[in-house]
Amino acid sequence: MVELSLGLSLDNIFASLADPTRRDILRQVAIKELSVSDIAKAYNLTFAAISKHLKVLERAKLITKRKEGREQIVQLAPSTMKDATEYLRTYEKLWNDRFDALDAYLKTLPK
Amino acid sequence: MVELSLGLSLDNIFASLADPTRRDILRQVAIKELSVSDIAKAYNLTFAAISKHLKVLERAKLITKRKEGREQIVQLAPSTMKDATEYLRTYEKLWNDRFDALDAYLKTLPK
DNA sequence: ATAACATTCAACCAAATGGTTGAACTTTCT
DNA sequence: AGAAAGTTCAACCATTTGGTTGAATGTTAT
Repeated sequence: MVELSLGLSLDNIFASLADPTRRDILRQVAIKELSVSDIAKAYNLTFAAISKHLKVLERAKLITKRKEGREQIVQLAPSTMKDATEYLRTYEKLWNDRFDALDAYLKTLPK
Repeated sequence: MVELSLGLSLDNIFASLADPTRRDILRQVAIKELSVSDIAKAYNLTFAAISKHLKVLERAKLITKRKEGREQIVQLAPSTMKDATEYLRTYEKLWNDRFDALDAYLKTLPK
């Protein structure tokens, strides 16, 4: 388990993002805070299944929950996703170098 | 399984990135092409385990292999990682909006 | 031909994942 | 107080994952 500064782990972040339901939940709460049942309504899954998905997202610190009366309100934790982007960005230069090399090579080929 | 344009799936890409060994393999081959045994030497794992990791990366189209004599040379497939970055970038605006909102709120607080 | 090297395949195992159902708990409404 | 709403917990199940070992395959060197 590779850990980042604040106890964040890329393992957990990417594992969370590997599931389409969870990506979609993130998309939803990125637009607007929602209660657990708001979220559950949108999917053909049991309440418990959604609850589990949220726990995965919470462990990865991609969302936070706060209690409001009998409801749990889910909201995006934007800083964590930034870490994932930053990780990928680190490699961008290398990818771009590869593309440039390919490009240069192609130019050496006979027309 | 959510599919992107070229048969790429974010499911597979992110699942691949969720493992530290695989992230490290990507890091290595991003710098320089390596044979399977070059890679295996760097980890305290059996050859077969590495072979499996490579199959996961191949399925996600993050690497490609080509045969050279009795060796398999592993090389980065940069375009796929770009898709993952692009996905995360899509949400960046939303995250930034959240940060801006928080920032504005903090300014309303008494000093 | 035979040995050595590079890699994969098959069978197995333990742990994790994504789902279910049903009971339990807390908060609100009447 | 009792019912309903919102959510979680526990137990279970099937599948996937990350690892192992040992045999099998293809390639190169002697």
